[in-house]
Amino acid sequence: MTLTLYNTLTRRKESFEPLEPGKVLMYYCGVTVYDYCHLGHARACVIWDVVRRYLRWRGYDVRYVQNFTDIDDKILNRARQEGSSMQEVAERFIQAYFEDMTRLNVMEADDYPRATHTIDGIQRLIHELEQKGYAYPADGDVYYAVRAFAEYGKLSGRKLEDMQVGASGRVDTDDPDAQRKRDPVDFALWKAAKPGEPAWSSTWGEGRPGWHIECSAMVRDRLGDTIDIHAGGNDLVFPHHENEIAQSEAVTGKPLARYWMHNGMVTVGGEKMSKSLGNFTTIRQLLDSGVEPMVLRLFILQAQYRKPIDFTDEAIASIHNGWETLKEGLLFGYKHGKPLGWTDTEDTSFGDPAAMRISENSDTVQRFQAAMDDDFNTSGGLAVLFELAKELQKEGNRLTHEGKAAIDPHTLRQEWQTLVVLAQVLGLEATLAAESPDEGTVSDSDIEGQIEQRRVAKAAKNFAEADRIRNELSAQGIILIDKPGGITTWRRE
RNA sequence: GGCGGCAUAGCCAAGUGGUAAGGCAGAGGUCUGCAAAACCUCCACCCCCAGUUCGAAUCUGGGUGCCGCCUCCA
Repeated sequence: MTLTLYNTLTRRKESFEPLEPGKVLMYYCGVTVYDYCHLGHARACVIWDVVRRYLRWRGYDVRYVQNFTDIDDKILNRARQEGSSMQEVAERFIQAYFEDMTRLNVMEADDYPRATHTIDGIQRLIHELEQKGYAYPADGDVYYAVRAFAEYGKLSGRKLEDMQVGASGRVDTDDPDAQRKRDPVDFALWKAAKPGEPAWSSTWGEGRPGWHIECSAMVRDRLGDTIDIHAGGNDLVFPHHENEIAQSEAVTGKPLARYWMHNGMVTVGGEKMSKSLGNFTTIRQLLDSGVEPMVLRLFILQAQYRKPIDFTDEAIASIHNGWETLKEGLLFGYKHGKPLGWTDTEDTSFGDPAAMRISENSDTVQRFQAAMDDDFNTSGGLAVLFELAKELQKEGNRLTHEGKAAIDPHTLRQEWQTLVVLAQVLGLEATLAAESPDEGTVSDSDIEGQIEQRRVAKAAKNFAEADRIRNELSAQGIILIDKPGGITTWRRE
């Protein structure tokens, strides 16, 4: 089977062939660090994390680089408001970024270049663009001459003559800065420093990089002239990625990336979640409100990555119930392995997907792979996980309620391991610790005593008393399970 | 105005020519003193119209609606 993915550049699905067999160079256009990440960022980060995990699982050696844009007007504004510095603001939100991503189980990148650490590379690139006639200085600024790059527009599929400058209502064509451009479509590579702003010295004077150039420089610096996958949100296709192509390819004469992948937006009431609309929920707001990180991950992965997903409380509640099922399946080995006679449940490697050997030719794994090979169809992949989890949940319940399963321990072991391994490819993990009950409320012996009292009440047909005891325990998070034969077991919620 | 995308059950969502995965919610049943839990079963002809085809959710043409981008954005 071959992995196919949708390439924004060609507007179709293509089979994936990296530049160097077995190796993948991947760059994800990360965040501008001027505030906490919201659910839109979460989606992008989780999706590219899954793409990366899946490529690894498929046997590729993936080098994954993600940048931080730490020079930007918005960071400066924030610093000004707070009376702090750009660096202080950037550091704080980079720190917050890592905290959020750790909770979401997003793997660390191999490298996190920052714009402020790449000033040399940025300046070199601008010089080369100048020498080749793609850039021109103007009063301390340097601009990219868009019309000099014949292929401009190839990624976003637009022609210069069709573009309506200012159509988004965000470009003030009367802005004095814009007057320095030879052409309204040109964009800044280097901006002359305004008083009080952080600045780096250069042959054009004191200044700082424009928005797009840092990515061109960082990719070249850390990964080379041509990479395999360049990823980001679809709101970056134009102008950001279009401009990156113009900058990089004008200098190197080589394709910047073989495959351009873009994720769809998170919407709220059908509208894009964004800072400017003010309709955003930050990752930490959501997680701190009690939503499990894996629920957010599932919410993101239930849809195809290129389509928009609408964020609602109902959606999260629905996913929460789904996650409970998946979690039951993932914890199956911990809860039922010993009674099933598995002998290694005390081993330190027990439950570690890295130590599990599963049959890659099984129908289940093949179906998972077929779905994921088709442009990372995580929804199809999840269907496979749910089938496994449902069956394990069912067998687990049989073990709890009837004392025996309908499937032999060896097969259950295979199914459980397959589930754990495939879930891991999607970054979905459950731990017993997360399930640990609140201790100290009611003691086990206390519960057993109450159950005995209820048994006596039931035997005397005093059902009001029996129900009272059940309700009282229920209020304390103790669930009673009446089994055939008058036996009652219990568990903590 | 230009470019691009989407439209499948109450909700979310796969499926791109052979008769609709999966999740959530819901219904019926078994069990139970009742309940809960558990288990079993059920639950769509795919926005509209016209074509192509033996056959279309899937292809073509035309509509309708929604969304994104057009230099802040993941």
